[in-house]
Amino acid sequence: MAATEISSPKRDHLMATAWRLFYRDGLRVVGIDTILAEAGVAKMTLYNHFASKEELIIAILEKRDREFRESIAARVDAAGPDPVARLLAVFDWLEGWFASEGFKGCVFIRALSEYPEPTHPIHQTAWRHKIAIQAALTNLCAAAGAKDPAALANTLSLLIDGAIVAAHATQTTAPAHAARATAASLLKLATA
Amino acid sequence: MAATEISSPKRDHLMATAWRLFYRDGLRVVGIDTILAEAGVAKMTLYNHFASKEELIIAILEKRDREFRESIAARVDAAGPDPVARLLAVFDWLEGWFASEGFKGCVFIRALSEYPEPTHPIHQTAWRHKIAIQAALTNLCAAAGAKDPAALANTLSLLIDGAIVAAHATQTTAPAHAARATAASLLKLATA
DNA sequence: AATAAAATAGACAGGTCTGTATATTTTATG
DNA sequence: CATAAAATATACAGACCTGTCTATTTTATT
Repeated sequence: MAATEISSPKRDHLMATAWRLFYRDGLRVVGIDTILAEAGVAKMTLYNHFASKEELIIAILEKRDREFRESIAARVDAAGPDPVARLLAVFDWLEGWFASEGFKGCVFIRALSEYPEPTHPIHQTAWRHKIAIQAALTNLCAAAGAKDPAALANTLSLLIDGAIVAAHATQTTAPAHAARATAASLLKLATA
Repeated sequence: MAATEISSPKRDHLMATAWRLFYRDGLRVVGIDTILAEAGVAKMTLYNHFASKEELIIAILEKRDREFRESIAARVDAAGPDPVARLLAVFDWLEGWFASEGFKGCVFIRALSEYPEPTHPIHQTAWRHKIAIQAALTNLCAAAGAKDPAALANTLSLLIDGAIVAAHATQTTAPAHAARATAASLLKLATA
């Protein structure tokens, strides 16, 4: 039976359990059996929903991509109408993320690292997320009056990814502040 | 017999082979047997030189750390006496690295991702490298007249790590240019 | 040449991994 | 209730993993 993509309780539960373990310990190091034992689900159930571990990982990454972007968008909207505040809200969101319990970096950056071959489906799925984030940033930069919004968004993306890695290793929120301050400076330069 | 740290031809050869495979495919996915087969060395020889795979990885990371910093320092010195040129030379070095054959990102960032637990010896070894790079950047920023060289170096580190991840995924040198231009702008701001 | 050190092959332990097969039981749905 | 779908337990294949052990051979050093 081919793997379905339709949502179902078992499928959702498997994805939630797998996500937790993958994020905590790593994509390669967590085995199918561990996920099944933790979820209390039979092996064939997993393989009826997902053709392979790779497909499970990709499904999780795509789900996290949606959730991530929705979460950021909510924070941006909560910042009100001022376009500068909206852009900087992204960095406030970052700070909250860095401070969250069990923060261990960005699963997408980690996926890029764990599957370093650029042609690998998991690598490509992870990078698509970064592209999508950058597109959202471009809109915010444009609204804030940046002369070259795509270029600024690109630079801010570098800053954000660097901050994520630093926050992961140091387990502090300081990188969010540094990135935020730099973003504010760069935005000022880009609109002057 | 305890693992020695003294350099020897076999030890060096093992480290070179392991480095190549680890960088190409990943730390966790490359097994001891694969390294041995590729190096043409007996298993007991490896385990006489290294107590474990973990120790082998750490030895390689520490070696790469030294080589990395020496390579950057050489490029900086080749840039001459102008302190601004010296700082920006780091980004030229980045560009050359991104363009190199088989570039797959930074093994230290990848190690942070593959061993996401901050207390893990490999994670900590990888982060020490980033700290060391930041210290060198601080010196360059100070020489270039930055008012808060440590803060600027910290920000440039974020930029650099973000650029490395982006260059890895896109397989282009563009992130080096973006980072370089941003670094020049930030330096100007920090010295004004 | 004699001795000590290093490296070798190969088997082995005990565990892990992904994915498949089978036969049974539970759960939905008409 | 009857039928179909989903999920179950369990075993299995075949490969991989790290690290150890032993007995032998090669390489250095004196």
